[in-house]
Amino acid sequence: MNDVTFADLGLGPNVLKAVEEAGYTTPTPIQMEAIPHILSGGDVTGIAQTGTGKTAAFVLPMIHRLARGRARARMPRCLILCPTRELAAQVAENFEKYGKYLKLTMALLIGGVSFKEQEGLLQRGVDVLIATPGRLMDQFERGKLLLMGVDYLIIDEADRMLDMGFIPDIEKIVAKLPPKRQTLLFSATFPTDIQRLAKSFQINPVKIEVARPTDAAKTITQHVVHIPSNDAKAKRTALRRVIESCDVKNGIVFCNRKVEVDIVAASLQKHGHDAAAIHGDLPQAFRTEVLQRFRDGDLKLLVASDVAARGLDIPDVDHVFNYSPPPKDEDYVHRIGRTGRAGRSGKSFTVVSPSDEKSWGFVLKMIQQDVEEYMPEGLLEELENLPPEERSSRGGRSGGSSRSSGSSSRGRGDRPERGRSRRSSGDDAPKVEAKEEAPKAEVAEKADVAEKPEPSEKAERAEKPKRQRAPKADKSEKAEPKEKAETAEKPARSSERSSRGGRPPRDQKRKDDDLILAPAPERVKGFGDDVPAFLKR
DNA sequence: AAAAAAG
Repeated sequence: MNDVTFADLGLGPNVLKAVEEAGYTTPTPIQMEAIPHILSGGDVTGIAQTGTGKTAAFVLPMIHRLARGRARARMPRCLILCPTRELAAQVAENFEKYGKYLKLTMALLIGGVSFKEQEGLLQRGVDVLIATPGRLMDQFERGKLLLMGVDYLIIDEADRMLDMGFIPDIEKIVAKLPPKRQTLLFSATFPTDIQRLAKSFQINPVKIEVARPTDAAKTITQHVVHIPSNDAKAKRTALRRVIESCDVKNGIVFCNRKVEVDIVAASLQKHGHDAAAIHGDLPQAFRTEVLQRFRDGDLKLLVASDVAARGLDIPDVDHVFNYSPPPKDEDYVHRIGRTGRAGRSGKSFTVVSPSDEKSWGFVLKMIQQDVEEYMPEGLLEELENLPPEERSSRGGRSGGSSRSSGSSSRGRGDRPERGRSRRSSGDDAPKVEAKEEAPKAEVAEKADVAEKPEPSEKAERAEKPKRQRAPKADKSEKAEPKEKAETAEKPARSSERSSRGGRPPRDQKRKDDDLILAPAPERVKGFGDDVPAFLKR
């Protein structure tokens, strides 16, 4: 279409080389517009969804601009704020990938990982600080961090920050920054709250909006599976049959609740599927690893809460399954937008039980589209013969105890990190192989085994649901030489502290090779696109 | 009727 290349945008040779090696030649629209502006020092407000190449649109020019100059102790030069840990880690990966020919130092400041290492990096000084708000504030308040040296501020996924209630934190943080700085703000949508934010944080920003109507929408074929029962087991059966009726290479199963994620993942595993769970109550190291395996193609089904609905760049997802429609209709497009990316085709399937009809109705209303009805062969018959079990959602009988088990667990066991380290010795032992079996074990019985949970069983269940286990130790390779530390902080190493005493820190399988992790196979032409047209209605 | 993020 256009002949513009990355080289035309004013990026330096070192950056270009890394881009080329990553397999990219043609900038996406947002990159084409944003990069020159950013290089010239101006503020940019970018309205773009993930998958439009937004991340590289700021990472590339930032690397270029940071190439000159040096970081001072505790004074990062560039601050990037992200709503979730995974997104922050993803941005960090981009800096590594494209900054490999430049000596930029970087720290990833996210929760769920040890303070110590982060402190060390901060103390030495970093060029780039990528953070989620909570941990950033924490470190700042401990005095480990000075923000008056920040020349560049980037707020990523601003609208999601808003949803998550981070805006007050953001404002607090920005107040500590020097007024003379370059500020880039990215958001998928541009509601008035975000406009206000842009106005107060930025100076004469250039507004870049990439709408990618039509084309993406048709790369996703949507399906809905209406089932007659609200029974949880029926839903899982339906989900499973739907999955089995598809030729899935790589799929994400979205659930609305964290417990559901655990249960559904356990259920799928129990039925022989290669599945693992990811949600915010799981230990960070586990989250990191599961995601990495999924990206590497070592995991077929990612069972996820909406932590994974937005922003994560996972190439090559060919199927998205919704165990239920999302409670907020707009999350639907984010979920299904995980597939059909970069011009590839994708399919989505949403299981809708009678009690889901209402939320499904909202979804239909918002997408203003027809969605194809789908029903795997023999599913209805199977469901009819299914012995009823738990009343899936609402009301129901004396389910009081079983229900409350979920919430009570939330009260205390909720801190995965802590829980993990507390019992670390116990956890460390059996791990190696039990890894992905871990979180499942607890929910397993809840999942599909418990036909009719007995009171006693319920009771005991009530006190364990939360004890997720840590990811496997994996003595695969430990290494992690000191010099590595100054290049970058990897999410992978999140769990080092957990190991008690003599054990080598657990480590992810990947650490150095994550530079290559973004499978750059056929994506030679752009960074992908996505987001159906109806998103911006 | 959810999730996420600090401990």
